[in-house]
Amino acid sequence: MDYIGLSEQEIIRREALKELQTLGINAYPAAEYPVNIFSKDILDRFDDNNMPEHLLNVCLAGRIMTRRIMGNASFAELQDNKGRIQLYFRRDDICTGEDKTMYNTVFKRLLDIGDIIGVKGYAFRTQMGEISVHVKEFTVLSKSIHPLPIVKEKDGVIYDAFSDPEQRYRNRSMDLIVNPQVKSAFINRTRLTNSMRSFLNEKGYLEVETPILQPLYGGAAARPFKTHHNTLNQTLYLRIANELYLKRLIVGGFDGVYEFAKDFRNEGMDRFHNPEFTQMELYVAYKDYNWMMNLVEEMVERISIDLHGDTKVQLGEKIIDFKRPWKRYTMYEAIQNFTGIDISNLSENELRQEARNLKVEIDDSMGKGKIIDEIFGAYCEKELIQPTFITDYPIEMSPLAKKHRSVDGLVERFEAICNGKEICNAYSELNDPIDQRERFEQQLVLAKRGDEEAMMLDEDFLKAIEIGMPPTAGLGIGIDRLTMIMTNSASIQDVIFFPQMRPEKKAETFDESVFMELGIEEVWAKILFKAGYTSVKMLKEANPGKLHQILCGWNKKNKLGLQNPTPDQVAVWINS
RNA sequence: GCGCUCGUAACUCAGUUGGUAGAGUACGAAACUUUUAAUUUCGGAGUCGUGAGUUCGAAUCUCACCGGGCGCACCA
Repeated sequence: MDYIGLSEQEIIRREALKELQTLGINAYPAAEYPVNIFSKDILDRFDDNNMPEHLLNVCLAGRIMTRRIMGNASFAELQDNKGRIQLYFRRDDICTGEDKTMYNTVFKRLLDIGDIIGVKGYAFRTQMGEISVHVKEFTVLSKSIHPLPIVKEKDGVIYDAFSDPEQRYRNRSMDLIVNPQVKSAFINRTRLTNSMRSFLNEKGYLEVETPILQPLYGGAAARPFKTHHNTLNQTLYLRIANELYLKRLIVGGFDGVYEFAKDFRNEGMDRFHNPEFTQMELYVAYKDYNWMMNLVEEMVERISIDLHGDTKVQLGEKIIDFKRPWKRYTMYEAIQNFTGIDISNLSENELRQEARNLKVEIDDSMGKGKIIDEIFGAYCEKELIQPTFITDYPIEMSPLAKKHRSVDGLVERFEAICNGKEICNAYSELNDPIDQRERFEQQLVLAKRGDEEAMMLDEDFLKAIEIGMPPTAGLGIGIDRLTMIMTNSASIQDVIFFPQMRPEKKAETFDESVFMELGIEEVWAKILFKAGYTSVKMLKEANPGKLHQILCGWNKKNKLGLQNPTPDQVAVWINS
């Protein structure tokens, strides 16, 4: 076995693995292990007065998380899918005959924190009062040769938590093992989508799947990821939204469709943005945006109750209350409320002046809608902590939304803002094909001016709504954002299992083959690299005597047990 | 992309005006048959992110680079 580059603890564990093998123990057995209970079930069902029969013969499996060895008796904590339970091992129970190897050697010396074992025994309560399993027999199910971070806890206080975000995100498996609150946030993410899904299914809407690889990207304003299909010899984009496909299904006669969609946007990353993220989009025929607002309130309130049993959710220092009805502002009302300025009757020039007075950064390319949006973003959005609907947006920013039924220049659109961030976006969908074509054409003008996020004209989509799309309400709700709020998470990385990270750069291009080409054995070539000789040039300049010493030192220090090279040999390498 | 900040043992962290790299846990050896952050004794463990520079001497000061976090910009 090649131990170069391993830490002391990793070497010790590999040695333990070898020793298990020489004892005839397969550390990675193939057979099913007949688990009949989880840790939590034992703790829940334990009854001192009336012990359930099945707790007298339990079989469970999991990971060893702590060990307290006291001579011929030991305690360990076993962590399984549902929690932890203390195990009690006694030498003479594990080893009923004369041979005490299973306890003295296998359990005490060759097992480690992190190993996965199965145990059979019975539930009991210790003198200290802790419900435990008295182990009669254990089986090694998987030897861990990589040490886990050690997290200790007493009276609810966590000591030495594994907390470095970089390590946690790069090594999520480890994070999930040692940080139970991380696991619980992800369980809540799934409970959230389950709750939303059953809400929508109960209403009779159909969950569907639409293309992720799209020849034209649309449905939102964002820069896409671009890829290529070889057989078709065609550019394809990863979707930035699925809106245009779901609407085609509405045209096709499905009156309610939804999709939990992974979308991809090639833009900045921060604690609210990951390049791939999840949106739930829903389209319901014959409804409008007022109806959709009611649905969003009802759905999110229900999710909160399903997850927390309450409409109130703790988020950092704040309490968010999802109880219906939520506050509703038109965008103009919101701006008036937070700036004191009524912009509803201003001309573009007057608006521009007000924006300057408010010190909102604007430039000449911005139209009226964009300026209003900038003012809203600067003065209103971050103030909206409790869930709030903002309605009636300027038409320029919303090429897929229907014109407002009574106010010129606006569309029937709303967003829900919560904790200063958008959590959903919805419209009365534009179903007038002539209007829709004109709006796309306006987008093309923007694109020609260099707006990278202007929408493309999607002829197939237009053809579909030309057939006739019923009046429809549409919704996109950010699942990651909503999960952050519902799980009290400060970063999107805490609700996505494997957030995007920059690749770790290797320390150097580790390639010992250049030394092997000089006739140096592979092991020694690797050691040369580890010792800092990373090029043939460095090797050529080395002092043969010193290098010989270094290599022999490595061998001894790391207990590699290799035959040391002779000084002559080393000199030959250097001079070859 | 910009600004601030961080990177030391497997994990969490100290490390003073620049002077032989430390602690707790973990790991190894020993004791201990109901402990629970077990305890007691002893021991080993490090490319101080990487590379240059200043210096007799750098974990420490300077610069560049790599990676992370936070903020800004971008992302309606």
